[in-house]
Amino acid sequence: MKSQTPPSPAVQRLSLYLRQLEDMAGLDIQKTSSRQLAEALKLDSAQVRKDLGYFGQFGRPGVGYHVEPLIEALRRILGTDRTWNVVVIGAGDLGRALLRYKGFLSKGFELIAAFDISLSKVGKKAGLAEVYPLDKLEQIIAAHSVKLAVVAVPTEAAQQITDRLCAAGVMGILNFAPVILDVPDDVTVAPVDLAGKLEQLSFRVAGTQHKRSSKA
Amino acid sequence: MKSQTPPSPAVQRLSLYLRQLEDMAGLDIQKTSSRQLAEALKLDSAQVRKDLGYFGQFGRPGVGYHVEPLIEALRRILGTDRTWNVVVIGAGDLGRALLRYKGFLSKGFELIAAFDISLSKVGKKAGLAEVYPLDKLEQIIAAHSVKLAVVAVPTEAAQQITDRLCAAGVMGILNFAPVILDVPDDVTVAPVDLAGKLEQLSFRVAGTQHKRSSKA
DNA sequence: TTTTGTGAATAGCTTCACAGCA
DNA sequence: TGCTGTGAAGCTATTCACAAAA
Repeated sequence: MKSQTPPSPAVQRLSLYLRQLEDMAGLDIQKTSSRQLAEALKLDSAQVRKDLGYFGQFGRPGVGYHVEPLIEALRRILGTDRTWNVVVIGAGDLGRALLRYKGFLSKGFELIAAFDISLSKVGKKAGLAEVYPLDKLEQIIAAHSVKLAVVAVPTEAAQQITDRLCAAGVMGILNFAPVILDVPDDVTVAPVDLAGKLEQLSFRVAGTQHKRSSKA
Repeated sequence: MKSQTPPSPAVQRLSLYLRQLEDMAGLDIQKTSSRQLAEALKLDSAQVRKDLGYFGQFGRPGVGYHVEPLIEALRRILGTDRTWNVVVIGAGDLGRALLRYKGFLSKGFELIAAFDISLSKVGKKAGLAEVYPLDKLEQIIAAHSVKLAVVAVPTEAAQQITDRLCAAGVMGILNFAPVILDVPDDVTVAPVDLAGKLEQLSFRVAGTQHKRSSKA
């Protein structure tokens, strides 16, 4: 028996394994191997085995992994073997785009409501959800046991909304605002820094301007 | 003299330092310190100093860092001391939301055009850019020396579009499609895996369900 | 005194390499 | 033979701690 604490990069890769396995299941592939997963995801096969090893023993030597049982195990580990109710704060372009995105539901996330400070946006439907005024926030979070929220408001409003979300019981925040949010220790923030990602690309591309590809 | 290769987490944090410094400049703050930056970004002050140290000597002992010169230095390092022309592939909800987002321009990125396979979307304006048919892709990339692209198309189309982008000379791709893209060695992909980020939150929140906060 | 820049120490993550099971 | 699971090794990144500069 063992059971180290999983490195957080390993947890992040679990999502990739799950996605790849779901793709395989969709193609009626029933078994796979660490090598096959590693190739599809451009990782090392030892990494795949070690990552899975932090959470249990899912494979059989000489055989590999069975796709369906591994999918179920990973969903259980990630907590997506059930559906989470999610609220979106900010019904601007980005907020509405997220509400209309169909991909979250099959992954175990249902965007049940949006909130906006602008009354002109309130009452409209966006995707499957309705846009509510901000003062209904606490009420709807409580009524639907919402634990996850998406912050898609302007920078100036982000911290204030975050405080309300935390006070209302939200435990995980997907943050699109370009600011580091202050939250209690038991609340997790996942930042999505789009400008920052473009800057990374700019850095890489500017840094390789001198050499040119010599590939086939 | 030294000059190690910068760890890639250090490069990512450069974006955070730059953003924080820009905020400070906006508040007419002229000097700062590794401690102040670290506090705002919830990092260790030694980390800030070491990160900056990979790229040069920007501070003075006993004094700290001057905000404006450091902003300029970081922009030069990241390659955003000039403006990059960027194209967006896919003019669906997400693509259009990105095109309307005003924040990229001041960061050195101009979204100059969008492309979509659906002719019903072609010709419309989204943000400052127009939506073009896909067969104009190579022409516009060449005409505007486009090196960066955003992929916001359905999963099935992502690899195929990526191949065309790479062939056309694009060197950096911001990818919103939930798939690992195959690209030549000299092309960089920055993935944005929104479902994956929600899964991370789900994992953290499900894993801390048992203990409850004991904070004030 | 304050605060940088940086070697040295520590911690964290990945890859190797192989025993053991199928 | 093929493939997993996992200690051990190797590598990368963070934090410590202090000499030197202001």
